Amino acid sequence: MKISGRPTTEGSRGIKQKKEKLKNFLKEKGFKSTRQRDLIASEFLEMGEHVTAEELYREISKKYTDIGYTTVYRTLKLLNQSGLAAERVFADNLTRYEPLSAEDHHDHLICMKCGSITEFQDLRIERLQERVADEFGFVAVSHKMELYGYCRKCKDNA
Amino acid sequence: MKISGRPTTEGSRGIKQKKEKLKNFLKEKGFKSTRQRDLIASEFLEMGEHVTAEELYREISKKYTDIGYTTVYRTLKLLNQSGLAAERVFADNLTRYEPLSAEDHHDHLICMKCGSITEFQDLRIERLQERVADEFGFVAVSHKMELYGYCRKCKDNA
DNA sequence: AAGGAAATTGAAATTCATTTTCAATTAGAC
DNA sequence: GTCTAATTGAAAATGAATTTCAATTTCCTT
Ligand SMILES: [Mn+2]
Ligand SMILES: [Mn+2]
Ligand SMILES: [Zn+2]
Ligand SMILES: [Zn+2]
Repeated sequence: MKISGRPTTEGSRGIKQKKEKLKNFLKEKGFKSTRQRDLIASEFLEMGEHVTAEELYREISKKYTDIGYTTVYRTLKLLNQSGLAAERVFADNLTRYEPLSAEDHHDHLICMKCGSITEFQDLRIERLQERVADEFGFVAVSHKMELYGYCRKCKDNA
Repeated sequence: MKISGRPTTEGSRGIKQKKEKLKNFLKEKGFKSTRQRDLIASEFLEMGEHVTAEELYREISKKYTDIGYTTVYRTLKLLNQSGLAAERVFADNLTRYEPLSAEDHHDHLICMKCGSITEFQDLRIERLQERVADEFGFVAVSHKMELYGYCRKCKDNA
């Protein structure tokens, strides 16, 4: 097991690379690069993890009053399609997005009191999952694994 | 790993026991036993696995035209509270219910083509999950693990 | 066996995130 | 610059989940 030591805000190097990747994706697909998409992608990549469209929209609205909710929503879908963002739905049934690099896969520990989200990666579990699938003749494409409970802070003063 | 060899329809013995348990639960909580709750519980326990409120309602409507959707919905919530049903939300974001015995825990393989759901139980994975939680000082209360992909039937003629 | 308080029911209305619609605007190829 | 197709943002639509409310039913008390 390994902590996904991801920095809360990515270095601006990583962001630039990713915005480049987005541009390529758009061009490939015959989509257009727009001021809105650029600003939304920047804000998203800077904000970091597990944000809802609504949260990202509110943040962006502070700086740019002319960007609509719908465009934020649609841009997150695009970021997801391009592989730059992962879509996650936890127990509260809200769709959240987080920046994602090509290789990086991880799962989540979710605190039922404070809502904090911790990421982890465990290769042994991943291997066992693959074996379970095999035994059923099942070809696994993706999985979802979330542990719900109380984080270090919350379990004490619960 | 072990297949959860659960029969599609429970023996009527198990159903009677469970309906007894529901009655006790209702009495404990100061709730009332009604014709509707009784019929909905029976139908649910007979139908078996992973049904939505809508599906269960449609089935019940065939026999009893006077039972409303709302009551089905509310009764499923009650069955969940009483521990007789588990609430599940898979990738399609619909809330499903399945009969559940106290001890029985399992996770799911979900076919992205035909929608079939296979149940499995893997103690090695469960133990590793507990270890992951421990390493983060996290107290795990429950978890969700779903493998998405293609079942034996679908992977071939995909 | 009534009586009556409290819970339940079912239809309809509401909520709320998400998704679609559409007329006006914009990007970018030529 | 011109033109076409894509994009935008406000508003409307969607759809499952939940709440409301008046009528009905349960079941505890007499
Ligand atoms: Mn994450
Ligand atoms: Mn199941
Ligand atoms: Zn916490
Ligand atoms: Zn299948």
